[in-house]
Amino acid sequence: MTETARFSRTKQARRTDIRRENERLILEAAEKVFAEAGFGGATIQLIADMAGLPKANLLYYFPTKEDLYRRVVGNIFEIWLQAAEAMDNAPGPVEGIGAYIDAKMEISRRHPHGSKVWASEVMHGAPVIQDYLETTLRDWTEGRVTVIRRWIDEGQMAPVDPRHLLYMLWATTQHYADFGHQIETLNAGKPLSARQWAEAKESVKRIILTGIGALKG
Amino acid sequence: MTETARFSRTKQARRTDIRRENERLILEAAEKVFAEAGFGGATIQLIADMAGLPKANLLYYFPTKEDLYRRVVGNIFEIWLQAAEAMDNAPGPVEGIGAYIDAKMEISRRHPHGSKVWASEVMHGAPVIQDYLETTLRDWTEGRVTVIRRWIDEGQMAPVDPRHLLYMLWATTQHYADFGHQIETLNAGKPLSARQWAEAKESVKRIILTGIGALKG
Amino acid sequence: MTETARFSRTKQARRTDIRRENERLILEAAEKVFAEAGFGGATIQLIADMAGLPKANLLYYFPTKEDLYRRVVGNIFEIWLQAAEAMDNAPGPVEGIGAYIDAKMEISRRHPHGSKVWASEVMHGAPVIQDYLETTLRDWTEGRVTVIRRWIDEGQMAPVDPRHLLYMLWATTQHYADFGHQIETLNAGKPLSARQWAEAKESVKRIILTGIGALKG
Amino acid sequence: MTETARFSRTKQARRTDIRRENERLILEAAEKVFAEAGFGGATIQLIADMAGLPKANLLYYFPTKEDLYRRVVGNIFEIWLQAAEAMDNAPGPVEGIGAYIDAKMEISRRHPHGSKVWASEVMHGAPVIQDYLETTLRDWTEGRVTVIRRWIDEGQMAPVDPRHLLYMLWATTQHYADFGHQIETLNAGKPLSARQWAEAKESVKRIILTGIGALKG
DNA sequence: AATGAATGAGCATTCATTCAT
DNA sequence: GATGAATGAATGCTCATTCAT
Repeated sequence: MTETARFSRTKQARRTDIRRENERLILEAAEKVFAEAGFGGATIQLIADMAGLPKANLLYYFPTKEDLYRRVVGNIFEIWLQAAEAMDNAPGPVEGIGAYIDAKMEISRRHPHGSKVWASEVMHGAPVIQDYLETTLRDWTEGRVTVIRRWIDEGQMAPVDPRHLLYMLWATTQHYADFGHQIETLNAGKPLSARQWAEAKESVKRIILTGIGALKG
Repeated sequence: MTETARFSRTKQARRTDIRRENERLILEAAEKVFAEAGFGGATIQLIADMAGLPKANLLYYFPTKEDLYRRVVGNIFEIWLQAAEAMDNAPGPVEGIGAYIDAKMEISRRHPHGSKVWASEVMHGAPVIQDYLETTLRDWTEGRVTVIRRWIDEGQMAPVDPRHLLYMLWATTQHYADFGHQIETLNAGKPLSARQWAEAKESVKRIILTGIGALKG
Repeated sequence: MTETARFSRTKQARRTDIRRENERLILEAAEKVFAEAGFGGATIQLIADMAGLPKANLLYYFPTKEDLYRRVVGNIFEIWLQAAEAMDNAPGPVEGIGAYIDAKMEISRRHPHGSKVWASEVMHGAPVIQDYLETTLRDWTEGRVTVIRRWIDEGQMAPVDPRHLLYMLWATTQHYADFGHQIETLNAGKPLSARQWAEAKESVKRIILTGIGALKG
Repeated sequence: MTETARFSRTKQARRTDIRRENERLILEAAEKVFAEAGFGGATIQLIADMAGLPKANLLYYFPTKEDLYRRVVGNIFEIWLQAAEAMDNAPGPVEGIGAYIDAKMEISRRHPHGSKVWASEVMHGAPVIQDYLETTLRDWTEGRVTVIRRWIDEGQMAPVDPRHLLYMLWATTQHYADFGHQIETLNAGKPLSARQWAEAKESVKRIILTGIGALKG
């Protein structure tokens, strides 16, 4: 490797670093703004201000508002899918569903904005992620339905409808992110403490796992 | 009463009728548009078109976009509160919570747009209904917490955290409205049938009531 | 007719007047700006300023820049077609072509902006009026070719190629509009006087009519 | 001369070559883009893409869009002036004007883009080449007027106004470039063939030379 | 009461140009 | 010398709201 080449590689690397860092700043700001104002109510100016970049620079990284939004929604979907793996390879519902609830609750806690963007996207008819819903999500759901059916057949849980159970899992865990403001207001205006988050997790797990007959109350 | 007065009263009445009818048309259209596009994405023109009125006429009834939005959100809150009454005066959780779930599921089915507007409002930090949350909703919640605590004390159900139980009730029932599009997509693209709605209700009730030890699995 | 109806008709009429007047103002300004700056270089703001209207009002009349441009180009085409009628029903080339040259020269004098917009449009590949070229203009051209052929057959003029003759007529007459600025510069910086316009017409007519053997030099 | 110096000279030469080649590529692309979109509609990005160079590199050679445009217009003016020489030193109008028409028609055929850029520049009021018009072009024109007057005095042609004759020559020959798209459309959508170009030249020459009494019809 | 016309304030996006290496 | 990155200054267009009748 020549000196020139080495220098060149360094320059390239530095550029990549800057790009990555700026993209991170933008995506973080965008997630927040899209969550708080919706797609239509969000403005590129606001996102740029929050990221500390000129508007035109933001548009240099993400050519259109929609491109940026797509990336934000895509990121959440990724995180969401990773959590889904918690359910696989578990011997039974207590471990599988328990771990899934834990993972989803943790996402609600760590990525409340992302969850809201996802909720908003679905509520508006999923204009951007309809294909995800019809492919990845549908496949994943069917896979999980099979697993749950097996647990039922094995007598590890009561014969509940697997789909409605999944909806309940999604609804309950995401509620802590999507309706976080309402929960906070009912919690004397304060965010849930670590202890309260732990209680929430336990409550959800106990009620659902007991409810499906996997835990003996 | 003179002829003129009588005629005048009649005209007055006709005017009131027209006003009421137009307001109904507008609110109906607005609920749909706000639900589908969010506050920021909704346009007065679109609402007016859907209501079949000129834009300027709509603004004659509701002077600003925010005024209209307030009324829409207020309407949903009303409906939501009525359903809450189902929980009162019940001898125990099976009847009380069961009836509440039934009522909330029915609202999700009959007023999916309203539920979405409510969700959207809360997700955006409740700029318009913050006072409702801090007064009416907080009071109602505390009342219900008391009722649930009594049932627990009476041994009618397991000692679950009443607040987390309420969140689960809200989350689960509203999910069928707010995430209706996702559910429909996972249901082969078709809306839930009457039978599927019934199954949903039963699933939710059985799991939760069993989960809190009110029903013996 | 009732008073109400009459009043209503009057109001309607007044509105129509305002609309017509504003459209006229806008189209006049637009023709000038499009001619002087081209489609890409023209700005709605400039046109609006020149018409003495707020930009948003202009866009109320013509929803897009392209719509406005289309109308401007369409107007010129109309005028151009009317002049073409001068050539019909003439007993021979001296009267027919002579009248056509007179008409086209007069258009160059009265509507120099329009001619430039047309020229610019054609130079840019006729993105907007390609259909006109392929239908109306093609048909008109073929009709005139037939007429010229007949005059040739009747011995009223020399056997020149009718198409190239038409191109020469268009080129020569429109040049006085399209290259008016160059002509003015070569005319000591002053616009052509009425006398000079008359000389131009006569020169063009004499050279062409003599050139095709219709006039005996 | 040291080794270093010799090496340096070679490197210098190579640089010059690259510079010349890149400038050529840019000017060629710019001529096309300016012709097709006008100054306002042209974008540096498009020119750079067409030249196969990064935008920033193009601006390294031509610091501003206007600089580049100036060079393009200047080039055309050069070509245009060269053709003008065809008219000098001819014994009479048949040779002089005939050769001029041939030369200008050939330019229209070989450099249609350049002709359009020139036309566009003049139509927009010659913001860039006004000084050329007032010096070089005015002088050249007066020289040619003198020549034509002499031919008239010598009885070699009819007493036509020399200026209007020149305008006709310019108009007619440049029309084949500037309105090439229209001509192509009227030619069944196909570019003029070599034969048709020859016919065009002959038609123009015969009509004009006959028209001014230089050729006996 | 009702509504066509009008408009100020913004918005997403474009683009020539500058910066930094 | 060459070029990715960055940006100020528009630009076309939208939209809630106001005006005038």
